[in-house]
Amino acid sequence: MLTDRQLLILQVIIDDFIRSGQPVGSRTLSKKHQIAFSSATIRNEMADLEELGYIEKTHISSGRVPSEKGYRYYVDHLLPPQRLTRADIQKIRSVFAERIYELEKLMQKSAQILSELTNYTSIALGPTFKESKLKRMQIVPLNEQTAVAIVVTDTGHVENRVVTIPSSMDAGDLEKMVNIFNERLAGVPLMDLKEKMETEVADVMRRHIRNYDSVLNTLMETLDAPEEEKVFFAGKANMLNQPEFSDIQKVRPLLDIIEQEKDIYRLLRKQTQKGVRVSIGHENELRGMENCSLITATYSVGDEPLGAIAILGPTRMEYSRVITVLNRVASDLSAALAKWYQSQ
Amino acid sequence: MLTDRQLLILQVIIDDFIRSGQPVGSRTLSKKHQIAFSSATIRNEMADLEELGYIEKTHISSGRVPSEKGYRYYVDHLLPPQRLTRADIQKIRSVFAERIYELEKLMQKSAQILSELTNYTSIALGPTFKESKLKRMQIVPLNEQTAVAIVVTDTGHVENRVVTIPSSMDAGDLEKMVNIFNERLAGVPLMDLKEKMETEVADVMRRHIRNYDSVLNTLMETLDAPEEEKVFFAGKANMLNQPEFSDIQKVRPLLDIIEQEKDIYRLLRKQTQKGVRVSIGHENELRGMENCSLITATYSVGDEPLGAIAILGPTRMEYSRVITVLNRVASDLSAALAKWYQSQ
DNA sequence: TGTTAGCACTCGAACAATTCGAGTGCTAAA
DNA sequence: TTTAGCACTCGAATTGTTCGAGTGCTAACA
Repeated sequence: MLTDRQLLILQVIIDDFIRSGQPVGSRTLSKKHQIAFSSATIRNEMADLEELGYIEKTHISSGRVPSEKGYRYYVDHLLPPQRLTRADIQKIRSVFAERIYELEKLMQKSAQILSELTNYTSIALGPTFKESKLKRMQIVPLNEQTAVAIVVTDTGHVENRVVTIPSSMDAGDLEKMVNIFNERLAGVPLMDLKEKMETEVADVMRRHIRNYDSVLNTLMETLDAPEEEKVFFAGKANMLNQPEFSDIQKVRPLLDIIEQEKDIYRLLRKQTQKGVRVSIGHENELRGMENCSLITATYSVGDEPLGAIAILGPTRMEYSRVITVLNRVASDLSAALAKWYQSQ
Repeated sequence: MLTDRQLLILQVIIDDFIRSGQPVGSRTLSKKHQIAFSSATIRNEMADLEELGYIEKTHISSGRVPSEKGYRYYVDHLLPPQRLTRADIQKIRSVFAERIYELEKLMQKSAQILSELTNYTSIALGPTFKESKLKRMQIVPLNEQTAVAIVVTDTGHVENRVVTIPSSMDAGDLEKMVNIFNERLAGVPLMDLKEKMETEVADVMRRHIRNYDSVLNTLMETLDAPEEEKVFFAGKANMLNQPEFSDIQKVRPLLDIIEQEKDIYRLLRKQTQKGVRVSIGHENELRGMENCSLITATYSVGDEPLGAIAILGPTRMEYSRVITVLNRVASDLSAALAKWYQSQ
């Protein structure tokens, strides 16, 4: 559909615009060494490209800037190859070299290195622990009415919540109950825990524990709203570096979205297909992200994508570099997690 | 030192400037109903106030704005009384009305209500749990080399960390150790835990556990770096509402400080004397906060200040309102915590 | 002696006019 | 098909002008 020359011009326009942030004119283009024809020729081609919707003018006699369609084409077909420097690779590696004790730290660090290497805002989502399995449950009474319920997963993750104990239960009952849980439910995925608690163990419980059902309800609630996994951000303030956001009015909605965390969390959680995905401008569903692109990559252990890492920046983003960095971090992170899970 | 009339003028200037953000001129002032003298008189007084350092001009023929010294005087002596509306009081109360299950949620909510009522950025620091006491320790083995160490405090707080188990220990040893810990150390303040582990229980342990000292080391490290307590922010983006920060260059350092969290954390942690404290502009030690005021209040149970809540805003801040709101939230929070601790 | 009216002066903000340069589209010649 | 040339457009930057809100100072007044 597009001629080779048009492709070349489109690519050079976008590359240049990404670098400079300024609309690109025909004369500027004609001076590039990759381009051998005159500015007039380029003007003709640009007129065609504009008609096709790949580029736009900011005003009637301005140079051209890429449209969202242009970026989309660029991302899908024109990405210039990009290699990381040794130093970059080293930096990434060093993040994952240390022995990991805490998953959260690891995710935080991943986000940090991402924003450091790209100068954009980065986001990292920890692995869902819905899929992780129950290792041990523990209930520590604090006083007559309350206790802390603690759930340890096979991945070493700990969840805890304060629960109210029905007055009909005493410490002995509590202990008995916990023991039965641990005997019968160890190894069960957290996802299925609720169901199994209702079906498999309910009978035994009712035999041993007075008033099991009321406790069950409390516990269910606890397990049902498993603290949403944390989202880790880094380089939030990097958003302000971008000249397109030099106007406070334009950053405000963005920072609101970021501060809210919830929307971004859902967005990333949806990302389950393997690999890198790019959402440009209005392709993003969230209002306030019209001028942004979000690039996400999943990390996985074995075949199963566990979570996502992402970069948020202006549509005029260094796609090539970001994708390369993201891929690298995702794969190093996957490797690190594989080691981690394998050791469990 | 200052005459009554000067005080009046100073107060009205500051009140007006806080409201409008615009330099206040003599004519504007003379039109206020509280002020009965002519603009020329006011000009004379303002010249004096300026010479004394309480107000400043932004340029040679501009109205006056308060200097930091002026704000300081205002905060110390001229604060107009301020009462909360019923609705505000109600809002605050409703935050603390619900049954609290998690301290962190409570702090988060406190921060939220603060920023909601003031439209500034708010910060809440949870109670140190160094002072809380050990309720139960638990070690859950994940595999041969690693385990999760869990510490539950009497306040229902749970800390956990993944630790490496020396190969010389087996499951039995582990259990024995944990039992001894729980027998001997329950009720010990976390602060003293390390010491007691070295002194009181070491002997018993060495008798029962092979290789106690190497385990001890690992555990010590774990307990020694008790996850810094979290700082809760709310309304970060409110900073951008302030006209004095309409220039991105000026907000940038501020947002950096906020994103970093660490500096702010330390600043608040230092705040141990009871009551409200106001730091204006350069009184703040952190670079980047020259144009800000930080108002902190402590909350306490009994006589002991446990933590702090704070509002961060421009020096041109609604001091009176903020202090009133802060006091109210602090006292309601204190009451809520008292109930909470009492029930333990 | 303290207060005020009046006056000359200053400065920033807002606006209009002008220039400059980078860009365009179109036409005609190579 | 390509390109040189030309007329035209528009935004950004610069300059000048006006306007209003402010000042300090002086002289008159109570």
